[in-house]
Amino acid sequence: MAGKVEARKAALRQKLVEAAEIRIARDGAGALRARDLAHDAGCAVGAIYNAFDDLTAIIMAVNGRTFQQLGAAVEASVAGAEAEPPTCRLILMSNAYLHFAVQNTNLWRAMFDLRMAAGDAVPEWYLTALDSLFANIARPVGELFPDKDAGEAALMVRALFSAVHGIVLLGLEQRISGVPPERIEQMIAQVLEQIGGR
Amino acid sequence: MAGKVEARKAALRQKLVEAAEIRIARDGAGALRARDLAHDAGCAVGAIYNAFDDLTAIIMAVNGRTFQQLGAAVEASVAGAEAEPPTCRLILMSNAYLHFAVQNTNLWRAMFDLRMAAGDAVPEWYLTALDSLFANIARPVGELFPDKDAGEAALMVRALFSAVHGIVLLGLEQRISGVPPERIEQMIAQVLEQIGGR
DNA sequence: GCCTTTTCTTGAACTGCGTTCAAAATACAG
DNA sequence: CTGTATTTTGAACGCAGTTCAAGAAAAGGC
Repeated sequence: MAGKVEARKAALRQKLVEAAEIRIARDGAGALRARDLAHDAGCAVGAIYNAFDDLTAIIMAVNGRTFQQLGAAVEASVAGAEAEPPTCRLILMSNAYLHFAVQNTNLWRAMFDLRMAAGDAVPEWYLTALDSLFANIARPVGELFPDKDAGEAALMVRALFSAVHGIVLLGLEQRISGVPPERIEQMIAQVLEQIGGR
Repeated sequence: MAGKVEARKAALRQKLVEAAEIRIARDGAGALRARDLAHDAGCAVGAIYNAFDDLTAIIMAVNGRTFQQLGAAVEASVAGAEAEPPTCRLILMSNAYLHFAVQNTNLWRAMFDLRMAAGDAVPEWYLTALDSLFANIARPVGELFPDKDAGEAALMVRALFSAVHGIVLLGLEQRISGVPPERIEQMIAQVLEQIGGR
């Protein structure tokens, strides 16, 4: 019965990640407790550390799933809109990003809250997911700025993503923006329309 | 000798905030320890809780100082540049913001990392400092968009601040940007020049 | 099938932290 | 100077992540 151990371990990993996702979505990553997680997954606290290095690793696993969903949501927002002008597509993607953040606030926050421990290697799935997200932004940006070389365009892609991220981030933070959520969409559109040359 | 108690308490408060500022600047707010702080300030751990409600309150006090410095740095960056075109002044302020964040990364992060506990009242100094920061941004924005009404202009001010904040935030986060710090200035300039209509 | 070895699971114990609290020290009023 | 009020103290509390020795389960050889 070789491999049964592997299967058990994999099953436990999955149960832990699922339980963690539910808890993070409901209470935020900061409220995740090892003992709660063990209870949810039906194992002892110690078993967690057989399946994962530490709690942070579980949050990272959840972040991986979240990032996949976020990428899919952004991509879906411009599927079939290839004929629209580039500025419009940028706005569509940004709104998809905003709505994902609004509807999955705790999961979305967990992706950015996690201080990468001791600057160790960024996981490979992270860079992959990020690249495919950037690739979606790169298409309209390439159309808007056909004169820019690859390096400048890549910089602009990251700048636009960061700018929209900043608007969403501070927009959801009540204390800073003091702006009602429905206005955030307006802020994004104003900025992107200006950049797109109206 | 009435008031001597007050003076001692105030002195302790100040020593605690100073010690906390040094530690946060060096190790980040997450590494702040009550026992270290008590040692630095030359008091017992319990005394901290006589001067402040909890550690979070001390971090907030440090954030207040940081915010003051940040505001001063931004304001100084456009002092005497009133004759420059508005886009240029926006870039000057943004670069000042970037450089402050680069040179005081941990203190700057502490201002945004702190999850406002239980959505209780935002401190008054916070809103004041934020308003005066926004007022600086509002001047060039008003020149760039004279047609916008007050509400739209205020939205644009917040959107621009958030956008620049996002570019700085993710730019300093190595894992996301993959962009060398000297390029961040370029990203900001590209975006703001586009918005300002070149 | 049975014994040996390896591997996994368990939950009590360890460690580190913010915070509290009863006792001692200090400051103040009359 | 004496009694009361306030502050200071640091040991103790509660709660978390993580570890670890002991027991349970699986794997492998015969």
